Amino acid sequence: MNAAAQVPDGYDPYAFAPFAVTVDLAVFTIRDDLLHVLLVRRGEEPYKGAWALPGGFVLPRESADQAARRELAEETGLSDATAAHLHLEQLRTYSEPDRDPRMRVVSVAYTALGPGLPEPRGGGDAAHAQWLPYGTQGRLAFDHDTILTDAHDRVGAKLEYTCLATAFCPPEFTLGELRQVYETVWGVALDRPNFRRKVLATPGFVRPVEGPPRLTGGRGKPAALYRAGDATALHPPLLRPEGHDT
Amino acid sequence: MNAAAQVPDGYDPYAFAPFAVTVDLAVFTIRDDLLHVLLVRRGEEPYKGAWALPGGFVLPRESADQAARRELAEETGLSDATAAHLHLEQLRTYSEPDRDPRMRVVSVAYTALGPGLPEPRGGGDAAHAQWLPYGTQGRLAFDHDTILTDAHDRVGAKLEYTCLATAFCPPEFTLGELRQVYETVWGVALDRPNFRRKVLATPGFVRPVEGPPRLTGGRGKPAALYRAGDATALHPPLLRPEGHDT
DNA sequence: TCAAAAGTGTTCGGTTTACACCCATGG
DNA sequence: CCATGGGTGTAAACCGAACACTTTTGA
Repeated sequence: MNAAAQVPDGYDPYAFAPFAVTVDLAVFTIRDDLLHVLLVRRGEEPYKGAWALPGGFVLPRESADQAARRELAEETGLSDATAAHLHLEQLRTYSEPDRDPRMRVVSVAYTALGPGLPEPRGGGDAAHAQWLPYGTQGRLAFDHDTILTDAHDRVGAKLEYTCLATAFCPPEFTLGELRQVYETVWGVALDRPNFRRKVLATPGFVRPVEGPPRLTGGRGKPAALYRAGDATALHPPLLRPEGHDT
Repeated sequence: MNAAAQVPDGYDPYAFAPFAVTVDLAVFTIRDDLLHVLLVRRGEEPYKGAWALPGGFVLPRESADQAARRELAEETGLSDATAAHLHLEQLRTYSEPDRDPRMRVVSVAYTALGPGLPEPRGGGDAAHAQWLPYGTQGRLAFDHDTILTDAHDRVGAKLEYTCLATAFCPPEFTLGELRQVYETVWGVALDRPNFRRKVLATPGFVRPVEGPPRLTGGRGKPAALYRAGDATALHPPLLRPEGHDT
């Protein structure tokens, strides 16, 4: 921006929109082969009793990224170690003047992903945080429906052309688990042999773990374990079958 | 966290970070087969004399989108009609605490695209606005180098899997012009016959214009004219050759 | 008649897709 | 020994890269 050009005779922030800046978090995880979102129950008006995305104010000396990371730990009721390892990325900023009826609040929204995360521990701000299967949450407070939809769209799209899927997996995972991520988020079935070849053919997507295979949890042949590789983009992309919408 | 949860006994924005919120614009166009960026010369400290992205404050009753559209007209020195038709989309938000040495400024960055745009007319804030070939701008003020690089990366990537390229073209254009967009932004040469087939095979990418072909401006067979279609995504994507970096 | 750009055709090789089949384990 | 999921093989279909060739214009 060009502050000085518009404020030639002074630089008083209060003469200009004194906005509050917040972060909102769309935290996704996969539990029991279902995509879940972390939501908090609002205890105050407006929207008292409604579900909302976790979030909070950006403090005077921190960036929005830092605020998002902090809120992720503070408000989600996940352990600090757990929260520190989640994949976190900026989604976009929501700034409609009346998105919060109380005052002017500009919110920088983030998407966070993690492997099968535990129930938030009670205590602190997180007392009302809870995982809900995506799609069952009903109407959220403020413009959080829009944010959540945007986040879901973005995640689905990024699975196609990035290695984002590993963010839903524990440090060591099987190709079956990785495939489950795609199938759960996209809601389609993928061909197992072809998926395997595709992933292994992409350099840096996954890296095999030495040692014996792991039990898959039940029946079936034990599967080999992999870790996330160092690649970030997927070339060529792993296109989802059929229509490509949400 | 929730606003109310941290401010149970009041809701005074001044008790929390009184941030200024601005928009910054990375405006791209193609002139003479070269990608150009619109920059303004700073007239005040800090960074006096340096190039910077155009931008300005978000006003109390407008959204960041509206602010970006307004600044596009006000500060770029383009006619209102021209500015109104540019493709405009949010890039991301930059919020490092010290990105502006004077005060806490959170900036929502936008990318704008347009067909071969005219030189900004002098007058008003836009007196110092000017097109520069991308890459020749040197070091920009504030964190605008980062923003500009991010914007360029994003545009290059979106050409692959969206119909964004038509935003660089006039209302009616030839396939040669469309191909020039890709070649200019990506800096690679594309096979003309294959490009043509690819574009025409994507439903909704372009729509043929009835009537006689147009002269290409010089030698060569007159080319058929097309308009942008109603499709927004490109499936399958138009992958750029070779390495996929910037 | 030549250069330049549009437009068409065709070949070749790799990739994706669909599906058959074997392997290892738990019940 | 059967169900279940992991892993390998393979043939057909599809797609994209490369390039030869024709067409239509301006000079």
